[in-house]
Amino acid sequence: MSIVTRFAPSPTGYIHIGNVRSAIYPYLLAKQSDGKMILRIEDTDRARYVEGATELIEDTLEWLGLNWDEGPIVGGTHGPYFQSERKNIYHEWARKLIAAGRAYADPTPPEQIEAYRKQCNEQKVPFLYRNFRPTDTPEWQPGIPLRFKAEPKDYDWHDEVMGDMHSGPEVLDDIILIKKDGYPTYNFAHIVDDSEMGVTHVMRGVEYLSSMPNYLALYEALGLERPKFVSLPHILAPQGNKKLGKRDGAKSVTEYRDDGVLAEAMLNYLACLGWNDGTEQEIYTKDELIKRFSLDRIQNSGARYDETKLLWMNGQWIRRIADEQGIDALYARTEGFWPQSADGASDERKMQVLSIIYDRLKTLSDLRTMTDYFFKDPELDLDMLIHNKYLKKLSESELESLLKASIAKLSMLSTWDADSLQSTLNDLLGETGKKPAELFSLIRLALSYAPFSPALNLTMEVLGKEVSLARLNATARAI
RNA sequence: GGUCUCGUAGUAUAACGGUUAGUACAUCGGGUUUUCAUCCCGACAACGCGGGUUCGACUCCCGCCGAGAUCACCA
Repeated sequence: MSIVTRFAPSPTGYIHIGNVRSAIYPYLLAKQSDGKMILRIEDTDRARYVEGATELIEDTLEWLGLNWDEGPIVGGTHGPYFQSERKNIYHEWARKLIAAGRAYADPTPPEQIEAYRKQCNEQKVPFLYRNFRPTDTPEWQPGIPLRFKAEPKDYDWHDEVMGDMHSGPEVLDDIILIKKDGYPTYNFAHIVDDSEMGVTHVMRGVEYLSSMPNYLALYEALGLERPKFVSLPHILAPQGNKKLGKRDGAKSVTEYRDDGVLAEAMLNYLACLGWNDGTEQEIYTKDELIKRFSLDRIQNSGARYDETKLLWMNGQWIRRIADEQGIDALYARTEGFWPQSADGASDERKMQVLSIIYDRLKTLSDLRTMTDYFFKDPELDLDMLIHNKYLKKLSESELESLLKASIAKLSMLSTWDADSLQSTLNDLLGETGKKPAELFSLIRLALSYAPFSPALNLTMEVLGKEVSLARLNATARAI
């Protein structure tokens, strides 16, 4: 039997890092066995529906490379894939339940239900609706909610992550199947859909674990076969012990894309948050994840989200792509991340800059702040020069003569490449008798006025002879 | 409150009865003739508590404590 998984978000907003994992794991599981992943949009709550949220979800999945085999856009043989379009299917199943005496229309007004609940709270007994089941129930018709008629009993089941589970009769209740607006509740709809769509592995957050007995009762009453259940532990917010949510500032997944995080790094980090293959490997490609993934190695406790590690991993991926696929492969990802000053620069030029700066990037957007001086002359900041840790011991006239000596020597250089520059720089060191920290800091700052930059010879090579000398002269004049 | 789940360094994790409890991020120190980073080397740092079982327990059992989830006409 081949594996069918699904990702079934409700279109209420963007997907954030706290909840993408329930898309990643189903994808990995399906792909590793040549199965399929279905995308189903659970839009039965019309009040919370957000226009455009479906597109946001699709965009996120596409960016991460989590391609679904059935669902919106791609279609499939089990559609429709929007629950709002499957109303008649739910109603059909609901009628079977009514016919079997396992569901009833509930005319009880909400205020009355609220009163029951309050009464139970005051008496400190658990509120179970089945204890207040109405005696005469009308025929089910639009405008009246439909409830399940629970039969209290024990249930045993296996959860692929949590292990063998058991529940007593006290947790079974008459849950609502169809709301008064005619739309099904999640509790009912997902069971019908998963079954109709042939889903073999139901993966979702642990928050659904406590509802499992009611779902099991429903599978039974509906005469449906149970799929395998996989409860995914929460991702915790950086602070506190709460599950990571939007109010903890959980950013949307695509926001990281806009901040220069690579999809590879994002997928890698998230997949390994709460899962490992038992080896000490840290960096995984998508294909490796697909190959190595296994349900039994999903952690059963919550994992805290650590952005620092994500960024570290992103740096690893930036270097990996450049080193393994070439600098042009990395360059292809950098569009939109360059400083404004690079607007008119050629691809060749930008790629040159990238090739000497990429090993300092944590995110692609670092390019914006780290490469400005390659594309336009920096503003002279003599204070930065004079107060520099290594230069503050030197007098201004010393700085000036040092600069002049450097200019004289460098301007004689006929081949302006990294190696020649390095040996010229070394000669200069000998002639002036200065420490590398002093001479090099001076030249580096005069060229860039940036807090940091690549190796001096590489910076000069990319800057070119003319620009380099002009900048040194500008500083020499200003001192 | 009822029911359920979880508990190894600051963080993510390895270990599946016998190890000086391993690795990575972070932090701190050092090296790679300037800076920042990469890379390399090193340091700091953990089995929640208490009982059992056992020759031996992070590992198995029980209790406690702590954390979380859930008790909607939301998903």
